[in-house]
Amino acid sequence: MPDTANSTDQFVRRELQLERFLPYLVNNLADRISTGLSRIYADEYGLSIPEWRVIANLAEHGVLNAKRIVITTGMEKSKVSRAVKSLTDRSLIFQRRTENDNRARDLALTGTGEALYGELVPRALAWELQLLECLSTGEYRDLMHLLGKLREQAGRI
Amino acid sequence: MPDTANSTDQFVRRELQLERFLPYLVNNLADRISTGLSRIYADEYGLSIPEWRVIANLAEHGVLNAKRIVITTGMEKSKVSRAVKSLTDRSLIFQRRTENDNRARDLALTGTGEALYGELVPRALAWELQLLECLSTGEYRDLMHLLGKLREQAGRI
DNA sequence: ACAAATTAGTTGCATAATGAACTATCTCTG
DNA sequence: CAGAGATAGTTCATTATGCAACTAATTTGT
Repeated sequence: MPDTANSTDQFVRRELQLERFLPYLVNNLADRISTGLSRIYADEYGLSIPEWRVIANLAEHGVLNAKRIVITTGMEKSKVSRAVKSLTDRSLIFQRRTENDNRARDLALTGTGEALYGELVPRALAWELQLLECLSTGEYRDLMHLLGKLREQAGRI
Repeated sequence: MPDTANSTDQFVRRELQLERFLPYLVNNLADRISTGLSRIYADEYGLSIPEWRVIANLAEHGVLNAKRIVITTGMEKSKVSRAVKSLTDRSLIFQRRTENDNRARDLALTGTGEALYGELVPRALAWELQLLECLSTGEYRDLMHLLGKLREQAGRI
């Protein structure tokens, strides 16, 4: 319960400063980051954010169905559905029957998909590193910690 | 230059973990925050994010023209233009001639706009405070500091 | 002073995001 | 085992976005 946020001492401030308003700051940062990173995966590889996320999840966790991707990423299921369709059409992932359930399908990267992922990862990490260059090791640790806490709290509200 | 990011010791990691990938984390958090806050300004007041931002800027800085809002918020000028049109149509802001420049127009909140803002602010701040409840005063200070640094760096890249 | 370049803001268009409604399959309960 | 409800995934209709092209007004350089 920070008293320095938009509050003074123990009294909540009645004014709002956009430059100190967390939702604004986080949104703004997310925007800049998306725009920057999209120069890699969108411009050079023709991937949308949802597509990239589906690929990253499959690369990281192996075989998954769409529902699981929805749960772990928090994306809309329609978003995932479209991404899956598009990636399948481009043969970056493939689908196969799930045992005991004909509604769902198992998804996995194809060879091409894995190759693309293998190309993309170092570039994405390099970009992230460039961004993180402005932080010390300690600051980075703090950041991860804070983001984790906020994410959890935002999920609760 | 943190060595704990997606790197180990001084060597950059070759794998990517989405859960530790800053762009993913920030985007995800921004998403959750937007969704939560929009329950206030969208559902209850019928405002879009751009509209809300225009209002907040005018409330904070008084008379502004669209260009200035574009600069200070980093929004697309078409986004601002549309928000301004919609807010004018709803009589939440008004436009008047700018002295010495017939291209631009000065924008300001109407009484209704100010009233709406006055209603909205306490609720927005209350929501922010709920989110910040998970942080100590020190953590909040750190967060603001880190977000500032990252924002600047993201602008450079 | 006047053509060229800038600037403020708008609009058109193609693409993307969103949420609700829908299909098909599966599970649970009596 | 039938029917109600839940679940996986798709699609439709509406709205939002981003970019570039455009208008109109202003500034600059010569």
